Amino acid sequence: MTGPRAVRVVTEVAAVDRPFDYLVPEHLASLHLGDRVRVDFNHRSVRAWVVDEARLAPDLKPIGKWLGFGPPAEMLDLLEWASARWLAPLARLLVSASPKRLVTALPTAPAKRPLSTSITDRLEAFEPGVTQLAPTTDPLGLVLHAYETTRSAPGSLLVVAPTDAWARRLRGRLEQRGCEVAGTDQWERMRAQWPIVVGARGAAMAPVAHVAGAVILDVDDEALRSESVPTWHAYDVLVERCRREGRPLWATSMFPSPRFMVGGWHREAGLAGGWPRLTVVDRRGGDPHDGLLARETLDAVHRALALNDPVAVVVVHQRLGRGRLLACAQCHELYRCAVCSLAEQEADDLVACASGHEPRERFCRSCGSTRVKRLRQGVSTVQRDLEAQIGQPVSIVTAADPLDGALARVVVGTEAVFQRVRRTSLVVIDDFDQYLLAPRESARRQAVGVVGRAGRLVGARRDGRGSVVVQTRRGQDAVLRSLEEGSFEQLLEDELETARVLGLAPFGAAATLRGEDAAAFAVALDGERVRVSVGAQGVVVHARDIETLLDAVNVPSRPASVRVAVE
DNA sequence: CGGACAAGCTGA
DNA sequence: CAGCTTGTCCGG
Repeated sequence: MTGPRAVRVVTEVAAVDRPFDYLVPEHLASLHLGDRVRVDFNHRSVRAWVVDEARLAPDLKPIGKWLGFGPPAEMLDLLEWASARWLAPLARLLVSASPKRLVTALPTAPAKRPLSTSITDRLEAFEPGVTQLAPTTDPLGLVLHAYETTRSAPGSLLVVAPTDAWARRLRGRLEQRGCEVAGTDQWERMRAQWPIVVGARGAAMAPVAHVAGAVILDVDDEALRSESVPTWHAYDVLVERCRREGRPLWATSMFPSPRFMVGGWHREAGLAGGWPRLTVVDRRGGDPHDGLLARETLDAVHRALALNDPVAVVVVHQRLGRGRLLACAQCHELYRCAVCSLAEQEADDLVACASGHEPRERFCRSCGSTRVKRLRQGVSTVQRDLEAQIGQPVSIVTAADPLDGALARVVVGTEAVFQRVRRTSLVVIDDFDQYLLAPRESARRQAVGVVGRAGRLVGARRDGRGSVVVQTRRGQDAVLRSLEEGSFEQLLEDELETARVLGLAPFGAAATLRGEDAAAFAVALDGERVRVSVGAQGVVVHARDIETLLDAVNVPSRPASVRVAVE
């Protein structure tokens, strides 16, 4: 016999970011924390989650109805932590750990089976933490190692990959080796504590009561951060989940950003050989009439077409940002700001950089010519140019136009081609400078990252199968040198120093504020504890650490219209 | 968020 | 001053 019971409830109405108490009617006595219910809320009927027990009070309304399972009770604390960490209503995070459609019954999870003995994959003894892996190194051995070493622990092994496509492939391979895997589209299985959960970033929020351990691949990939507020990052969520349960976390990165370099990280042996063979084509000396591909690049294309990969050549034509690059029509020197060396854009009759340094007249610093060439074209223009230059049909692959049918032997596209094409002989990055010159702190890492992802299509240099060609007007860039040599120590050191100087993670914390009143609100915060700067992407608040940042930003005076993206 | 209710605005 | 718009409050 139990007496009357009251519970605390969070409604789906995210704008009302506050719990309310309700009476548990007798027929719902077995209601669990995390469950989804329907309640009468201010003359409306809304869906809600049970998040806590509550004190009985005289005028509580009863819970209307049990709707189904929600996140496991053991996970509620984590969701509250994430809600505070990314300044988001708890309802938003409850949604991310809840099924899309109501679930009213759960299957029984299978036992964790040992790996089938026929597998020949090397189980490498990876230490938990961040491991720098060459892009072409198959992380399956690491995942299997993680599974074997955590198999005796209760809970699921969470495995997170940056893209759905990667996660699906990995899942298939794990199943072949006798693992019982739940995908993130199988909420019931996750909730039933399946032995392994594999998915894109959503798998970090898998509704499992316990984690046995976690693996996160390509931890530097931007896709691992939720793009809309709350901008939670799969890595941070996994770190917290594993910390709470004292379980190991393995992360891989081809080029760890500073925030992953703290507390020790390790390198795979023979890292350099696992990077692709890279050819740098400096266009400054080239014939201006060559067209999109330089003579040297075109030769490489024809050599690749003579090999037998069905897709022989992939041309990556990423359009980062909206700005175009300007170059001198005469000597091809790029228009760059004399102060910050960012690419300059046309502004009326003048040219100016994105950081707001003094605009200047339009003339080439190198040869004085006033004629400019606007580089950067759309993918369809590039396709036409390529067909003319190569004399073969060229297919287009972009995120908006993924093209399901057969591809031509030459493919051009944005970085979305990496999801669509798995293998090729040659990857050409037709305009590498927009990576090198992108007006953001992460530009160099993105430049390294795109070559690494290209490498996954052409294979490692030690295998000598294919290669990557980058066209540039910056022959002597440090990033290019590192990529050519496959050695990144100095570049990693530089990244760390930049982060130190700019006060970025791990040396500081930042949040971007957006919305109508963001600027006015943020400027009022500027002071000893936080620094505020107004940039192109919005208002950025910097602080010494994340706690100081949250303290400063999370105040009642913040207008509801201001959206905070914690980096 | 969205209903309730109050205070402000307008018109013939 | 009825009828409508706009603003502020508050939910268990």
